[in-house]
Formats: sequence, structure tokens, C-alpha cells
Amino acid sequence: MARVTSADVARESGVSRTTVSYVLNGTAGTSISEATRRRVLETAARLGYAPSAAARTLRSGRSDLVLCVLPDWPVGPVVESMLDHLADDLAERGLSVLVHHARGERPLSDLWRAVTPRTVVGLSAFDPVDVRAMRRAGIQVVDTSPDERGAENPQPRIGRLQVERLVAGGRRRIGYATTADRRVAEFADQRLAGVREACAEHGLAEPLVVPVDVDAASGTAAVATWRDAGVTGVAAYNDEVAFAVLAGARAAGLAVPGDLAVIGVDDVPLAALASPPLTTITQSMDREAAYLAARVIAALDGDPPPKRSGGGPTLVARDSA
Amino acid sequence: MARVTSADVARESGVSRTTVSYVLNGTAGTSISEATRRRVLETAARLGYAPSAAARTLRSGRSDLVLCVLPDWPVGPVVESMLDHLADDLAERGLSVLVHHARGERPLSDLWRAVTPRTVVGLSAFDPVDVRAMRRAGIQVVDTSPDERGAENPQPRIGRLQVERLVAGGRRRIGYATTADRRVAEFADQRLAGVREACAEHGLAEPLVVPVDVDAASGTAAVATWRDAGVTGVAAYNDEVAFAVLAGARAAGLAVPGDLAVIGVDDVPLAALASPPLTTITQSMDREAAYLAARVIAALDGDPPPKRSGGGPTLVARDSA
DNA sequence: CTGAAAGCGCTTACAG
DNA sequence: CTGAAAGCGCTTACAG
Repeated sequence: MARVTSADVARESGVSRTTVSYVLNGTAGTSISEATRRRVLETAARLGYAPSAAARTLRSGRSDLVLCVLPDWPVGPVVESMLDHLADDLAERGLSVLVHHARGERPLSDLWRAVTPRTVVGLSAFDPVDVRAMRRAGIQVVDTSPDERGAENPQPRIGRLQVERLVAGGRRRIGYATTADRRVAEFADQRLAGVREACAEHGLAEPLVVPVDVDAASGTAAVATWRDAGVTGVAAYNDEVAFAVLAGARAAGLAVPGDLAVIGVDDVPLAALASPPLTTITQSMDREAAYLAARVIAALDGDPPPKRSGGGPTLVARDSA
Repeated sequence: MARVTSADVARESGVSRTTVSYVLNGTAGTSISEATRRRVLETAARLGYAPSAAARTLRSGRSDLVLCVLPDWPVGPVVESMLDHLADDLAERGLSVLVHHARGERPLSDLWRAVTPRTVVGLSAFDPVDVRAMRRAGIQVVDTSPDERGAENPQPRIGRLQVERLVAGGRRRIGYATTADRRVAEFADQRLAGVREACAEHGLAEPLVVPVDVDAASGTAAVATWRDAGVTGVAAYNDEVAFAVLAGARAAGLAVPGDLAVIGVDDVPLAALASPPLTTITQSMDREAAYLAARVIAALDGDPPPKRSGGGPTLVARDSA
């Protein structure tokens, strides 16, 4: 069963391929008689005609695909839901979102050359070499590196919010549970910078930074370190790390938040079910997705990048801090 | 800056496009002089030549893309890691994996027509109409519906394993914490079927099924129901639901596993950090990914689908059951 | 051992 | 209002 092409539709309808193309694409500035229009549409439907994306891409030099490149670090449910929203928002413009987990294995260039997307969206910063290559190939590049989006990097603010909460709860000696995962070091460092600033502003000592793996043993060791140093409030890189700290506190017989307050980041679905329920910082992923979608669309239309519409990270107050 | 094409490489190298194509694709059965080979390769590299995937796809009728369609339900870290493995395995064959979250919004056909993938992999069953359409378009379809993979549906076995563990721990009255999420009802029902079978085989009463949302209130209500009915062991649809049950037991002052044993499914990263650490069932995602990759490759090569290599779900024993 | 030419399916100036 | 023709960039019989 051979592929149905526009030539088939043209022949069956008794018109030229030009007319078929005009009708099917609703090309402006060409008035086709209503009868012809109908006939073509009907024939296309009857034959189950689907235009070849490859041919269209080859001809026009652009596809309707948005390639979303995920970083090499584990994305949680938060990013996942963000992607869903992004896909919805872009679908309205006839754009399809495809997601690729960068795994370090293959060069990014293999991928974007293979798909020829209209736009590539990066959830972490791209290598500048890649960015240049993509732009040269006529691909829009939208990434979330600090330079790309101006000074509005929300990461430090997250750390600040954590400290505010801890201080409001009367904690004066702060610990920071950073991640041992080097792949997300960039984020952890930015959040930690915010923690440092806030500590300084409140006249507190430098936060005591301990890397914590997502397991109980690591959490236990970290908690011992903090206890020895008199730390009573811990800001964690994210909720998973916070869970490990919680487990460590439990193992050490420390009451949370009585002896040790713990605050995470992300508000993962399980955060509310922690023991005790985890206080955390959340970023509105709907808003983040809307912002990203707006940037993609602005880039497409040649408009200047939109401003971020406020929002930013907010506190989710539960029991752990 | 115009796109670099094979014609540019040909001109610069002083050969024809045919030769460029032969060299770059390592076409067998054509011996190009080593000098020419080198010159072409060098020129291509110098010019930064990247073949147009669109042209190649149009010409050959097939692309190097594997489109992985995720179901409309929330995929956890487990599926995510499986996809990573799949991408790795297929990368060795020069295939790029792209992931699409089906969101119900747009018809699947829009997507596969837009990407013209070589293969479409579905993590849940496809609509037979879609499958037919894809096959007609020459796209390999690999999905995980029960019929596609024969009788080896591992879901019931998961439920059985849960009951075995509970019974081994002396529990004689079993509860089932199913999900309230209709999108995964198919899976929940299959697992529950396994639970039912195992209960029957052990001469136990029917499991007491309660839908549980992933929040503490829902867990608390469910625990009350089970306690009133004398249930002492609960199998949960997955780890998230199990967390809710754990939270409910805590709220009700029930000791786990003393008063109530709880067992989940998935072994999510946080399972070991639950209070108490969550006993659960895991499926080896490496093996699952390898199996899926093998199926994709077999389909590509026209080989019969490979047999699943044993494995299957296994128990991860911790403290909660 | 290498090149000229056809053709994949589409869109779009350009003619009528 | 509609059609013939060119061309996007590639691969591959087919000739030399």
C-alpha cells in the first residue's frame, strides 16, 4: 500500500497539485471556487491523505517540531508537569513538543540535525558552540541559562526564602544540605548563594554545608555533623535531599522541627506525606511553562522575549520547619 | 549564512555528490580511493557539513527517529529511567529516541505524521485504528499491550508477590489500596487480580479494596476502614499510595508493621526514606528497557519478536512489611 | 573508480 | 481562478 500523496488527491479531484496545496493549507490570497474546495477536501479525507512532513520540511526549511532537551540530571514530577503544560500551550500554535533526555552519550548536534526542529528549548544551559551551530542552521534556541533570561534567576531567591522561614522559626545556626550529584551542582550552588546572602543579612554565621546523598546513611551522617556544630535549621537542596535529612534526624532521635527544622525545595507529591509533613519551596510550574511557551512563540514571531510575569518561588508551609 | 549541503562538500573536494554520499555513508561495494575518501571527509568536517534529515527521510522514506509515546498518566522516576536506558540501547544503532507525553489533546496521528519516525513505541496500548494507520505508513509499531507481548503480563504477578510477603509476615486479613486515578485503572485492576488470586490460594477472605488518593486525609480514612474490618496487611497500588497509607497509619496511631503491614510497588527513590522504610516490589527497568530495545531492533531487522528473558518483578524487603 | 540524472513529496513564484 | 515547472537536499541505479 503506497503512500497517498498530494498528486493522488489532485488526480482524484481533477485539479492540479497547486490547487490541492492551496486548499489544504488555506493559503491566503488565492480564491478557489467553493465547489473545488469542497471536492479537494472531501477527496483528501476519503483517501486518508497526510502530507509528508519530510517533504514539507525540506521544501520550507522548517518543521513544526519543538525539541525540548532535558538535562542529564533526574527531572522530577515538577519538570514533568511543566513539560505537559508547555506541550499544551504550544499545541495551540500547531507545534508538537518532543522531549529528549540528554544522556551525555551522543552529541546534541546529532539529534537536532536528525529532527530539524523549528525550536530547541533547553532546560539547562547549552554549550555555546551548540547554540551557535543551531542558530546558524536557522533553529530558534530558547534556553534557561541565566544570561538568556536576564537577571531574573530565581535560584538564589529560593535559598533566601528557605533561610527566612528558618529564621522566622527562631533558628540562628543554619546548615545547608547540598546534593552530591555533580550534574546539578550549578543549581545547588546558586541556591546556596542565596542561603549565604540571607544568613549574612540576618547576622548569622556561614551556613554549614554538607553534601547529602538520597539515602538514610548519608542523612544520618550529615545530621550528626550538624548536631555537633549546634545547627538547628537545615535548608536542603531539594525535597529528596530533605527526605534523607528527615530520615537521618529520625535515626538520631532528633525531633523535627523541635530539635532540627528542615525545609526542602520543589513540593514533590510525596512532600506532604513525609513524617513530619515537609515544609518546602515551590515554583509555579504552570507559570513557568507559560513563560517558556511565550518565549518560544515570541522567538517564532520575531518578537522580543516577553518579561517574566512576577510569580517566582513561594513557601509551602507544613510541619518540618 | 546558508546551509552547507553535500553539493558544497562535493565542489570543495572536487568530486561529485555521488562520491560524497558514498564516502559519508560508508556505502558498501564501492571502493573510493583512500586519497579521495580523506579529502571528502576532511572537507565535510571543515565546512561543518550536516546532512539534511528531511531530505534523507524524504528520499529514503524512513528516518532514524524512534518516537516513544507515554500514556496520559503520570510516569514516575521508574519509567523515566527506563526511557534513559532505552535511549542508550537504541543509540548504538544510530537511532534517536524522542518522547512524547500523550495528553489527549491532539490526535496521535498529527504527531507521527509530523515526525515520520522509523518506529513508534507505546508504553500503553494504542488505539487499533492508530496502529493500522501507522503500519500502513510503513512505521514499525511496538506497544506493550497484553496481546502484543503475549501472555507474559507481569502485573498480576506483582499483586501475588505483595500478598506472599504479607502472608509470610503472618497477615491473614488483607486490604488493597487501589488508586483513585482512573487513567491507571487498567494496571491497578490487573495487580488487584493477582492479589485476589493469591488470597484465594491461601484460603484468605477477599481483599478489602479501598481507593486511596495521594494525601494524608485519604490515607487516614482508608486506614480507619481497614482497622474496623480487622485488616492487618495492606498491599498498595504503588509506592505513592503506600506513602499515603503510611501517613494514615501514623495519624491513627497504628504501628507499622506491628499493627498494619504495608507494601508498595515501584521502589521509587524515596521509598527507602519512608518512615518506616517501605517494603515494595520492583521491576528491573534495565531489563525492561533492554527487552523493549530488543523488540524495536528485531522489528527493524524483520526478525521475530524476542522472548522476554525471565526477570520479572521482585521483592525489595525493608521494614514496612 | 567516479559522475550525470532521476526522483522522494511538497510549496510557490510565475504564467496563463 | 487554476496549472506547469522549478527546486528544497539527498541517495542510488545506471553509465561510463
